[in-house]
Amino acid sequence: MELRTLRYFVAVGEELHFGRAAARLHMSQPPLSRAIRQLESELGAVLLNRSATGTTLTAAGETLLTEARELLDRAERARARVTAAAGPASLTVGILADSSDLGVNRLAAAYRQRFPEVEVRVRETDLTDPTCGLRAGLVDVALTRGPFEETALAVRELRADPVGAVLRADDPLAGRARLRLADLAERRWFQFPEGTDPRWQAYWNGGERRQGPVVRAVQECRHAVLWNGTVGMAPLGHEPPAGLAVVPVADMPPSRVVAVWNAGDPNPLVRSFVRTAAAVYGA
Amino acid sequence: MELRTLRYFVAVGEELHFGRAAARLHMSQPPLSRAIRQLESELGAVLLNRSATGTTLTAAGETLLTEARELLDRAERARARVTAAAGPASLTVGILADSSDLGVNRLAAAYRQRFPEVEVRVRETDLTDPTCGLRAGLVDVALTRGPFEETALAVRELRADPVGAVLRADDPLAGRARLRLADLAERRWFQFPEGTDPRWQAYWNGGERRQGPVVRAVQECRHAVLWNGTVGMAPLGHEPPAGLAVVPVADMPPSRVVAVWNAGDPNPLVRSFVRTAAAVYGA
DNA sequence: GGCGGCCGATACCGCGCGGGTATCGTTGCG
DNA sequence: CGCAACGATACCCGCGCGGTATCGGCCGCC
Repeated sequence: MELRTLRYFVAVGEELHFGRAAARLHMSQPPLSRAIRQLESELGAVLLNRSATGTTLTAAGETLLTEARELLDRAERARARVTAAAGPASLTVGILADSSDLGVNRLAAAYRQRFPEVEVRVRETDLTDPTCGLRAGLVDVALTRGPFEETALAVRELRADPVGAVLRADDPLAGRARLRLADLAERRWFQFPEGTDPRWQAYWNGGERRQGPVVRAVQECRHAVLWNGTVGMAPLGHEPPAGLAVVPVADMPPSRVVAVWNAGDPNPLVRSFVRTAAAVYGA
Repeated sequence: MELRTLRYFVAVGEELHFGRAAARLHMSQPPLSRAIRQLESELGAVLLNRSATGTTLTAAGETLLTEARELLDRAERARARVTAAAGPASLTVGILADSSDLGVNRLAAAYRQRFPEVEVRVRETDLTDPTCGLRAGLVDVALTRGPFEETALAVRELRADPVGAVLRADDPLAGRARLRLADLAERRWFQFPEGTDPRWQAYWNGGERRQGPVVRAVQECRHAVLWNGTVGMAPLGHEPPAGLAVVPVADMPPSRVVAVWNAGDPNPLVRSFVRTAAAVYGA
């Protein structure tokens, strides 16, 4: 007799209809029927009278319905008391500046709903540190992109985006449907500052050493493309800014959106944040 | 936050030692550690301070310990109320007479412990009906052996015993380590009365039509062997009665110990009995 | 009275989770 | 300094849960 099963039973007992109860529970009808049957066999009592005309509660079912409501209510209050006893909590999340397209909004909403009492601080960082200050202890968890040096970090992949070249809209290559890295070999690519994670730098340069202006933020990248004809890589999937075009590059490996935290961080909020992120992203 | 997890946490919170708590829960330490970690991440609070010197509860852990005890206690009382509301319950179990070796004793103990308020009636039947009166409604569930006509019956196999020939101890074949059915072709085999399930009859006759005295009970079989030199098949695995020998027969398929009930029987006690039986027999 | 539609049950499948064993890292102690 | 204790981690496997497809039985309707 687990709380999950009791939630199922309460839904059925209130709806008196397996199909509607299943819909309310966001599941399909057969596993719900099976769960109720198992509950009956575990308790050794018939809880529901099934018939084509309608489902009704037995005496035992009535009893369990009130008991289950009580139990679930108590459980919810127990959870509230525990989080209250844990004292004020906060979590600092690092994200790459301007990466508003990462679904951070949905994630923030889901997390705040799940842990309303946690103060979530968001720290945006420029492109010089893909881990957003994780190693320096500036953030508890980072929502960012790979790749980077992963030593002592724990990584959970959330999504993978195809990557394209950012070009001026009037660039001769901007009209092409697909490009290869070789098409861009002669261009200047924007570079990240000295000390930037080498794997990160190499990835966004298409695996080669390149020449080009140093940039620290997404805006700077755009400006470099617009004014200097520099090229660079960017994930696909959102509308390019006016005057720019993003053309898929076939031989760029996809860009991995990841959650990262310090391996062994004892803070349970970090784990719960990553779990929520994985759920929101469907990973 | 499920009740199972709370049971785990109570064990750890009381023992303040993962290894001992795991032993108390009859499980190993790693999954217990993991479950507690998941609980912490679900609640968003650290419950335990781990250190090599000892494990202690945090404030949140103290709170959860009392709350969890309370919840588990309430859950147990809810279960009791539900079974009380279901009214008096009884279950009639059919077994083959003289088959005391089937492990029925352990099963009865396990079931009574699980459902103390259920009156379990046991009905022993002779060898003429392998389903022990299940079809006639004389029993709710039968603990018996196959094979038999299974239409409209649900069957769960619990064990399979090798089968041997029952011979007088002074029979020339009694000293052999193994026999084949051909060795017994010329003997008289005991027969079951007219109307006995044909698959049952055929199985215990080694698949052939035979001649021999009609018997209805295990005792009669033994007498027929002792006094008339009749042969017959019996499951191995227990000491043969004085004066008799049981020699394995290579080409007899094993005898299946099964639980049987009427398919679609709505009585949840039947399902729970079968589940208990499967657990006791390790099936 | 036969037929279609509704509803719960059944059959079957794939995957994730909960359990296992083996091993590691840290810490405290002889 | 090595060892023992203890919790964490890594990895594997089997079962349970949730899914889809389908059945069966009981209604109402024409």
